[in-house]
Amino acid sequence: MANIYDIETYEPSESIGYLMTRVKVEMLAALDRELAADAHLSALGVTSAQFVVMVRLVGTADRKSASDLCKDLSYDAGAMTRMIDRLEKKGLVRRMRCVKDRRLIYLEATEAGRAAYPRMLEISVAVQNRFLRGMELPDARRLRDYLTRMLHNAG
Amino acid sequence: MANIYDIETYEPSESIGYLMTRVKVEMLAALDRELAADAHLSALGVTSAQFVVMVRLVGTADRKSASDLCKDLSYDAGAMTRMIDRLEKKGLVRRMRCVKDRRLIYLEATEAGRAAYPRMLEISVAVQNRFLRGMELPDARRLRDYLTRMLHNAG
DNA sequence: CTACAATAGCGGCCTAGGCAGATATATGTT
DNA sequence: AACATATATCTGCCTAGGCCGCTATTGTAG
Repeated sequence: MANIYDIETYEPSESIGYLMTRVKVEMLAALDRELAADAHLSALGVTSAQFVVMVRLVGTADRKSASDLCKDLSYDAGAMTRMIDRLEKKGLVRRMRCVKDRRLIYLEATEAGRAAYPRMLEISVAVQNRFLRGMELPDARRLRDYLTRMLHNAG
Repeated sequence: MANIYDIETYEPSESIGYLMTRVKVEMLAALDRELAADAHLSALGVTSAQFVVMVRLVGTADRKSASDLCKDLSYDAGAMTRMIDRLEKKGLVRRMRCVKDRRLIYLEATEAGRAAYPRMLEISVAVQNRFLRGMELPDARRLRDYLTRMLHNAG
């Protein structure tokens, strides 16, 4: 299995790591801008990071604990505690102690959280579609598969 | 030109934005770990963010000002000032006021910076190759082209 | 059952990026 | 020349993530 890069011919500006870091920054910055600009959402002051948590709570099927979210999102546990504090303060999320395993805190979107979600999702989808402009569906699938493989290679 | 995602069928865990964010986090975390673990570099305490700046100074041809780096790296100007402070303190980088335009600060790697660079680059290339394991060169090129296009779409 | 390890969440501390405002320099206009 | 505007850098302030240690709870080995 051949290596992709070797030191002699390595071109920093064309490397996957460099490009991916920049695309990620630009994509989240765009999402932050558009969440902040939205008439309804601006009152909540939802950030891209907070939106990503909401997606895991509203947009996926199974019930999630705080540590589930940390694993899902490659996110620090201490930071997650404070993230949930913020979402709870905004009334978007509720903490619920699990009775079967009292170490766990299950998280649940409130009514307000579920109500705000569709608009957030709409903005997020629009931003991603904009970044993918000029690609066809097979391209997007390939890109997704590449990223999935890379995530798997992270171990 | 068709949109890639629509709200009804959107799968958060398979979205490009989600995957890319996670891959980026994991890749930089791996780079940080291995920079910190290296016998020679650990004394310098070089982080992945600092390495990325060094790449722009040593690994690319033309002379760079602080604001060039900000543009290159989608990086805040205030944060860049402090980043350069840190690199200067470690003796890896030198500030040089431009005489033709005295607003500009040109940046230059010191001898120590150039000496430490090859090992950093080696580690970075190894990390990226590991994340790309299982891909052939055409795959990597396609991935690079996708990312380049997305960066261009950011505007 | 007891002792020890593992896991979940929380809080303190440190670091670092984003933003706004200030200063110095350069450029363009009248 | 005088003035306004734009750019580059720096600084202070705020926010937020990473790391480490703490406590509570659960799981496991003896």
